[in-house]
Amino acid sequence: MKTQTLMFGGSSLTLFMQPINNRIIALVDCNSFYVSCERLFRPDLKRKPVVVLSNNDGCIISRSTEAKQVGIKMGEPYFKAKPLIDKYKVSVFSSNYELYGDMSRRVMKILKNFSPDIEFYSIDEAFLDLTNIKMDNVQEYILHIRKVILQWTGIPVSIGAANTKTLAKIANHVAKKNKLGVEEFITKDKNEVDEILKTFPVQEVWGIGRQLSKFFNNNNFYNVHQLKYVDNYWVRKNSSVVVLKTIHELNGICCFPLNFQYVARKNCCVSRSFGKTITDLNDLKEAVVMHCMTAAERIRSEGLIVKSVYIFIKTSRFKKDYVSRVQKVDLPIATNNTLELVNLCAKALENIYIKGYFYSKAGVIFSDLKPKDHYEKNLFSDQNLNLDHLMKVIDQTNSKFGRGAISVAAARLNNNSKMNRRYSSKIDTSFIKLAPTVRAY
DNA sequence: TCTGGGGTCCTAGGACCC
DNA sequence: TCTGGGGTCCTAGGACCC
Repeated sequence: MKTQTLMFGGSSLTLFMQPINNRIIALVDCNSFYVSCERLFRPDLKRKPVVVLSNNDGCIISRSTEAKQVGIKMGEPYFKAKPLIDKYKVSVFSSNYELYGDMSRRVMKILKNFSPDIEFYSIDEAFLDLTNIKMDNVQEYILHIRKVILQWTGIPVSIGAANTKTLAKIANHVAKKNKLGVEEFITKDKNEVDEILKTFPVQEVWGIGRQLSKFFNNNNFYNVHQLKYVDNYWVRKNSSVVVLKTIHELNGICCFPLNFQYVARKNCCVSRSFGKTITDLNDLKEAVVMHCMTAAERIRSEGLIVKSVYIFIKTSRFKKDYVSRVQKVDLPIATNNTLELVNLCAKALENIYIKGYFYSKAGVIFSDLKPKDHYEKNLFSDQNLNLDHLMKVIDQTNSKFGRGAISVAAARLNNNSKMNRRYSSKIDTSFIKLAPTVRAY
């Protein structure tokens, strides 16, 4: 791997870069993924406006093309979009993550057949390294991938190919707009790609969000082509190293390599907004304990233990007198034991709870996660063996009989902290009882 | 009335040490 | 009266992503 060192006065910056290369990186992105999943079981909604709501039926998080066309915005609160939804008879679904998770696994499994070098980037996106794949024609190959995914899962995808991740993202944007659903910058010449970049505003670049695009606009950079040829020293002086890397990527120099390995996460956050606001300490405790149990189960399933825990409660940030209370607790010995963690969270909650506020959200964050064998054995390790065994039994029972089959007494979920999920399709393709019924006459 | 959840990385600033 | 300088580590907050 080559390096480049930039000098700024007395300081220097070394970038580890792969040279301009013949790498082929394809970004596969499922179109309106959650909507597409819901449509699988509602073929009558093809070519109709459809949206999927976030947890608690709060915001719009997925829109069909038709829903976009009638002016429904991404991230908009449901109640604000309601007039448009009624006017255009838009179908609405509460989010159903069991279904989306299962469909995602199916898509990813198929993609892996097309290249073993794959980075699972998000629930609906993956980067494929096609550099070493034997093929006659990139365009035909990615068209073929698209066709197979659609045929085997029913999910439409867009594919963009280029020699860096950032350019593959842009190619993917182009693919989303064209009929084929694929776009490649590999065989196009530099001028042709530059012409395309001129048509993209800076905020469409991966890594350039709202604040950075404001910054660039203020400095008279409006499209990606201008961004590509910006002076590197000026960027480093006035912005961050990540932006500099992004600009290198636009120039075909790989600064964000693909991650093929599973990387253990560093944090685990479980939090929910309540269906209705909560004032009572015991109601809050039930919610916090539930979230703590979920988080503990999650990290156990990944073979991790936690060293510090954050517990937080907050009122609605859209109301006056917004209150956010948080406590961090460091554990003397890292653990993934539910009983221990639940006690700790309940105590911490008592410390931060103030009477008289209308709380709208509670959660826990397990941070500083480490693999189970990271810390050396200590005096108490052997005593923990029984508890480890107990946790294993609980996890196995819950996985067999459904979540919450065994739980701690404090976690009884009352109606106060329940989530709104009014428009759920209730389909779970990984759970036979919730599979849809088909009648043949 | 009703505004999601879960991640990552970077940076600035404070505490602390020699 | 004058009150160093440079390093590390930690943390909170910001920005970004899906």
